[in-house]
Amino acid sequence: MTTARPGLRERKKQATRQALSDAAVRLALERGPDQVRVDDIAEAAGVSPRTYNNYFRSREHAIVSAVLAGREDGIATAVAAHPSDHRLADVVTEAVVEQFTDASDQHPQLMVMITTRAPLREAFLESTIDVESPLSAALAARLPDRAADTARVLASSVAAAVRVALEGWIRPVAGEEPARGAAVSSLVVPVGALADRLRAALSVLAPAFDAAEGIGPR
Amino acid sequence: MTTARPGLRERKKQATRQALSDAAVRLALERGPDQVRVDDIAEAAGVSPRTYNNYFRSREHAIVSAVLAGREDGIATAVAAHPSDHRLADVVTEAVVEQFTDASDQHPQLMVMITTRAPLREAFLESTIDVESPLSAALAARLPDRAADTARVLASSVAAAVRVALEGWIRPVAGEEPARGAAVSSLVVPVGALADRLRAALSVLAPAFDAAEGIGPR
DNA sequence: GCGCAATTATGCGTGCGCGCATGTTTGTGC
DNA sequence: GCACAAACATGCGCGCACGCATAATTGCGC
Repeated sequence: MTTARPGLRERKKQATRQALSDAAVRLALERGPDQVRVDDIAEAAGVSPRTYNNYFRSREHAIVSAVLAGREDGIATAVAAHPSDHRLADVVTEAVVEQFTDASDQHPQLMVMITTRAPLREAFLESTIDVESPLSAALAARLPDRAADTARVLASSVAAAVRVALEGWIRPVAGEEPARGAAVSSLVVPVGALADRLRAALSVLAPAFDAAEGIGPR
Repeated sequence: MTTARPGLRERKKQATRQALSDAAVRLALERGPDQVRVDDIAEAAGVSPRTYNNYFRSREHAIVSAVLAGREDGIATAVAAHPSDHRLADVVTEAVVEQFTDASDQHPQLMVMITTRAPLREAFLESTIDVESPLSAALAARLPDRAADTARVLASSVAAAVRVALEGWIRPVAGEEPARGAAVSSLVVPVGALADRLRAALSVLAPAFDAAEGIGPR
């Protein structure tokens, strides 16, 4: 049940994207993110440096993308797929939590690196915006009147809440900043705490979801 | 009734910042934002190009700052100053609306330029993040238990909602993109619509504010 | 006033993001 | 198949953001 036919062109594009992202991650983990030049990444992926910039706006985004790729749709489809006899707020919360725990589960060292380097942190937080569009669509489908504007506000608020949770989670971890050039050192990232923070942050928005759903206050 | 003493040093800093921002705006309005080099701005402000970058991360931020400078604190102090027998949601909403109508009131042509040029739009939207910190502090002061985490989530959600409203307001205006190099042409910006959009977007979050305040549900 | 510490301004060098022009590949109608 | 259009890859060039090292400026204690 693959999604119809991506077409050869599209598949090649994704392959290139993947290759670039993988190369960026590998090199960054090996020698530290500051010692990776764009040319290195491009060469490792077998494309020209200029082409690299057609896929990613910055080195940081290429690295972060390895962790976040597909997460947006993961959240959106989880929301869309869930039975409608649950509170929307809960459905969204669990979808978000799952995607993030899952992410930091599959790339533990990468997560350490991202959380300990300022530019990567920024790119990571910045990427939370990417959920907005798919999530907004999924939400609209489950709202009375398919209220598009309301859905947009809720979606972007979710992204904002996620950002807050991530910031709060990252800060404690970032005890000391590693030297400018240095590969990643092992360090325990408390994933469990992230889930709690996400839930706490999103719970603040729950009343807004309830109201939008038409569930009365309380 | 100036706030204590900023100190000479601090005043000079602000003066430089102001000079840079003013120069950036003036040149951008005169010859179009694409025809303004960083060196021009620095020269017009009487500082070195390198110094310019100690104040603004990009050309765009220098321009946008002229409109947004102080707005963050404006919103925050408005929230802090308001009598506490109003719904927090209403107080915040009106504070936001006032600051934005006021802003586009004082710099009409600048607003046209910002809304019609993609890079400036982005910088403008990006700058909504700056309200978060002061607003968060102001909100915390008015929440039961001074719940800092809740305040942060609410503040960033407000910023997000504002972003959505601005995006929705900008899109209709941006009918056709001006040529790459061109000074600003006159064009009517429907400010009233912005206020409505802001109110609509923020009303979605109102239930969350009520709940955080302890009113509303039960 | 005077000198010392902290802050700020400046110069220089490097890597980068991206617009533009051009060659190359992929998809489509006949 | 074949030609034609659309999408993509690449090379080149220009500003630009920013780290680092250094000089100038400011503030403070005495």
